[in-house]
Amino acid sequence: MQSSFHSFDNEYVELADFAKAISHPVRIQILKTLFDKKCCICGELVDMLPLSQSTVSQHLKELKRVGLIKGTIDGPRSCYCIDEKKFANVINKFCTFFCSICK
Amino acid sequence: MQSSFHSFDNEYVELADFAKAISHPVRIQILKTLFDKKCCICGELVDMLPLSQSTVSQHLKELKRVGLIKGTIDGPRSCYCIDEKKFANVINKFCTFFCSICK
DNA sequence: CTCATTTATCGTATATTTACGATATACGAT
DNA sequence: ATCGTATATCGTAAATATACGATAAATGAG
Repeated sequence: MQSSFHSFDNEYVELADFAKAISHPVRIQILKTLFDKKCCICGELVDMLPLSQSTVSQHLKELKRVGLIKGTIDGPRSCYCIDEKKFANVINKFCTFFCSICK
Repeated sequence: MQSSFHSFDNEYVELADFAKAISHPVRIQILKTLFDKKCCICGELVDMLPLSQSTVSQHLKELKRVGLIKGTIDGPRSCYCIDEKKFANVINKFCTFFCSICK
């Protein structure tokens, strides 16, 4: 409904999209876990979280959509890890923007 | 980690809620504007944005909900400004969390 | 007091998000 | 080839978000 005909500054759209990706506690928890463990198969995350397998898969998809994580196929499993380069880049943009405006 | 129904670590809930508050380009633009101008009456923001008065008011309410901005009544007008202390605090928490996990 | 101005809130339509179970797919093992 | 395991995707229900116009409330001006 929104930005197809309302157009906002690209930088703001990008920042908002990143914020949306991390606007759910489960997704923050997933990111934290992936940092702690370096890498997780989907099933480990499902076991850890109070959500169904399909829901966890959906959250992983959202994190993948914005590039914060990447998944690689490992036999019948999917192994997820942080896309460190992309992640650092996004966090940096974010902190630069907000820390600069609050000096 | 959290076994009860849909309850997540409080820190994650708080971070996610902040992220949700800034997960719309208009709300980021409002924050930026309030920083640049120090203070804005509601009408200035409405004039600046491609949205109706009621919609802008709704976005302001969301930013107020998480404490990033505060509004004071000025005659028949509402003057909005960043709640600098709260803002710095939230940004700091956010950057600490994410920068620490990405080292 | 009445009128115009400003803004918050209400009602509502539509889109998106979140959750689940069911199913499809892909792979390894037998 | 068949079976079991792991995961992505589909279909869908319920909740939330986003947008608008209409209206209410508050104030200042005349």
